[in-house]
Amino acid sequence: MTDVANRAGVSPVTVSRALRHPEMVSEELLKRVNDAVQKLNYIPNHLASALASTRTQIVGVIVPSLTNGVFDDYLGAIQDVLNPAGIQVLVTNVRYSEIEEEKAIQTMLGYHPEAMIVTGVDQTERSTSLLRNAGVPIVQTMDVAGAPIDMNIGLDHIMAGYAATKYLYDLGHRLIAHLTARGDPRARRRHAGYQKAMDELGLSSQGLVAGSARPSDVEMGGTLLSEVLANVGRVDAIFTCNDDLALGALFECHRRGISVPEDVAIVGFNDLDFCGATVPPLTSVSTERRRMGTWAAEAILEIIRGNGRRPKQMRVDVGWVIKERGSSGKPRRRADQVSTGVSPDMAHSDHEPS
Amino acid sequence: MTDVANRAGVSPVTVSRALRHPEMVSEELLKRVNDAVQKLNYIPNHLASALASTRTQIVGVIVPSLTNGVFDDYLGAIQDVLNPAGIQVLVTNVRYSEIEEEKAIQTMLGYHPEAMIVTGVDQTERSTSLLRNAGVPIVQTMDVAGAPIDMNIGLDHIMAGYAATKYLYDLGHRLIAHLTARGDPRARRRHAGYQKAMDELGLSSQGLVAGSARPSDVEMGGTLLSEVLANVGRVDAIFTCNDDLALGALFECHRRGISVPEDVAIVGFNDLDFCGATVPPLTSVSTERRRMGTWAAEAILEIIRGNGRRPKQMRVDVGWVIKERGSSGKPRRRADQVSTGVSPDMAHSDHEPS
DNA sequence: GCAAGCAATGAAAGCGCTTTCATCAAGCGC
DNA sequence: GCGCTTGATGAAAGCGCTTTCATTGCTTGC
Repeated sequence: MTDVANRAGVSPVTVSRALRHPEMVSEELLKRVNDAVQKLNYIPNHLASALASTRTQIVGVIVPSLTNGVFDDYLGAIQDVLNPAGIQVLVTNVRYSEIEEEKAIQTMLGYHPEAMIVTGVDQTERSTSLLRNAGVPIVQTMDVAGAPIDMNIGLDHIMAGYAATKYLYDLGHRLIAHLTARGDPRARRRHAGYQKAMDELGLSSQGLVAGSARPSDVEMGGTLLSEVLANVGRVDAIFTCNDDLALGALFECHRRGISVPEDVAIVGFNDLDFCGATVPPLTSVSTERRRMGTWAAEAILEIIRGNGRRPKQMRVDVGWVIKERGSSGKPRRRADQVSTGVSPDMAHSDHEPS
Repeated sequence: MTDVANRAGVSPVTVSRALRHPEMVSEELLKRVNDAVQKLNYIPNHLASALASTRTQIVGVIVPSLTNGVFDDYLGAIQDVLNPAGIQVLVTNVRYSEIEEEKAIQTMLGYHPEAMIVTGVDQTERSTSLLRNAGVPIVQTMDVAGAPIDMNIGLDHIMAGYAATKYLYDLGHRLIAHLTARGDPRARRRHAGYQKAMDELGLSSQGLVAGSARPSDVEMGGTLLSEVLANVGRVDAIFTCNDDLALGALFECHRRGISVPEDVAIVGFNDLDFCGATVPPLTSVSTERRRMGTWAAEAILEIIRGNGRRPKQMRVDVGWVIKERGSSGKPRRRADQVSTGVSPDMAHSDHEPS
C-alpha cells in the first residue's frame, strides 16, 4: 500500500480511504490513487484489512454434501445475494459428519465470519454452543427447529415424508416401500414420516423398508429395491429418501420388466432437474432450495448492513410441494401439484408454499 | 489471547507458543494453557495469526461448477490431502464464467493463499498474469496446457473426444452424432476431437451435431437428440460431451422406442457413478478426477511444507479410459476397458493411465 | 476582515497475533 | 566457584491495514 501511496504522491492512509471510502477523497486524488493501483497491480491484503476494521466481510456456510444437486442450487442462491454485497462466502463440505461439522465450525470461527449459515438443525451440543457464543447472526436451513439457535428457514421433513406416503396411499397403493441411504437427520425424518403414515393408515411396513449406511447413489436405488423385493415379493409403490434412489429404483424396474407406473408407482424427494426427464418422469417432493438460500443470505445482509436490526421474522417454513408426474400414475387431480404443507407450529408463517 | 494468558498465569506470547509450537513450552505450562483455552472457549483469530506469521494456511481452489459430480470428487480429494495438513481450502464456484473467474482470482489473492488450484488452462490474460505474479505455486487441472502457468495435471480432451468417436466407428457406426452443452473449453475440445475424427474417417458430421448455450442437464440430452433426429432422421451412435446428456439421450431413445444399443449406441463422458446403474449401463469416457485433485494438493503440500522444493515433475497427463458398457453394444474385446491414452507430447509422463 | 465551520489530508495508534531478541535460571565441566 | 551452554519465558516490534484525532487551508456569515 505504501508503494501505491508513493506512486500517487499521497500518504498510505489516503490510499486506504480512496479504496474503502472513495467519497471521502477528492476526485483528483481518487484518480491518481486508482491509476497507481492499476499500474502496480495492487491487491489489498484482505487479512490486514479485516483485522484492522474488524469487518471481515466473510460469511461461513456449512453444507453436508456437494454431490447432491440440492446444495448447488442453495449455495448458488446464497452467493448471488452475498457476493454483490462484497461479502465472501466460505464454504465447507462436512460430508454428513457431525464431527467434521464441529471442526469446520471451529475453524470457520477463527476467520471471524460476520454470520454463519448451517445446514439442518441437528448440530452437536458443542457446535451449537460454539455458534451461540460466536456473537454473530446464525441461520439454520433446510429443516425446522423447535428451538433454533437464532434464525431458521426450512421445512418439516417428517410431514413431507408423511405426505408423500399418504399421497401414494390415496392413489390406492398399500404395499408402499421406503428406500433410504446414509442417515442424515432429514432423511431419517422423512423415514419417520413414512413410518408414521403407515402406522396411522394401519399398514405394516414389515420388509418394505431398506436402507444403507453408505452415501446414496443411483445404483443403490436398484440394490435397495431388490432387497425389498427379495423380502416381500412385490410392492405397489416406492417412496425414496431422494431422487437418486428413485432413479435407481426406476432403472431396477426397467431391468425386471416391472412397468412404472402401471405395476409400481415411484415418488422421489427433492425434485432435482432430472426428474422431469426420465421415462416415465419421476414424481418427487419438491423443496425450495434456492429460496432457503436466498432468504438466509438476505436476512444476514439485512442484519450486518442494517446496524444489527433483525428481520421481523426469524423463522420460516417454506413447506413443500408434491410434483406429480408419470411415475406415480395418471394425475387424478387437475393440477400438476398436489399436497403441500407447512408444519402446524409455523402456520403463522407469512409465506405459504406457492 | 490475553485472557487465556491471564488465566494460565503466563504471558500472551507463551500462549501463542503453546498453541503454535507446543514443543517449545514446558509440559506443565502447556497443560495450564490448554486448560485455560478450554475454559474460555478461546478460538485463535486466524486473520491476526496469518497476518503476523505471513503463513495464511489457505489454498484457493477455483471450480467452474458444482452441479457437476465431477468437481465434487475432485474437491473432496483436494480437501482430503490439505485439511489434515491444517490447510483451509477456499473454494469459489465461477460457473463457467471467465469474468467471474477473474474476479474470484483477484478476491482470493487478497487472502494471500499459499497456493492456487485452478480448473482448466483457459484463463484470461489478466487471470494468468494475476496468478503468475502471485508468487505462489499454481496448479492448472483437468486439461493439459502447452505452456502451463506453473504446474499442470490433466488430460487431452481433443484426443479423448477423438478416441470416443473412433471407438464408435470401430464398432461399425457411421452416423455418429455429437451432443454438447454450454461450451466450456474442455467440452469444446472434445467436440473438436469428434470433428477431427469424423474428418479423418471421411464422415460428414452435417446435421449430426447439436449444442446448446445453456448449462447441461438431463433433459437437454433428450432435446438435443431430438434436434439431431429432426435433421437427419436416424443415427447409429451418439457421443455426448458429458454423462448428463448421455442419460437424457438414453431416455429420449426409450421414449421413441429406439433400442440401445441395438439401434443406437451411446457414449458419455466423465463416467459418473450413475453410468453403471442405467438400463443399459452407459459406456463413458472415464477421467481420473480424484487423482487430479490428489496430485495437485500433494504437489502444493510438498512445495509449501518442503521449503519450496519443487516436485521433479511439473506436468502430468492422466489420460483417460473408455469404460465399455452395454450402451455401446457387446464388448468385442475381452476387457471392460479399451482405448486409453495420453497426449503424445507428454508421453514422458511417468504415470500411464491405469 | 475575522472567528467559526468545513473539507481534505496526514500522523499515530492499534486490530490480535508471531517472531526475533533479550533475559533468566539451571545444569555443566574444569 | 566461574564462565559456559542450554531451555524456558517474557518484552518489544511489527505484519498491513483502518480508524480516530489533529492539522491545514478554505470557504462562509455578519
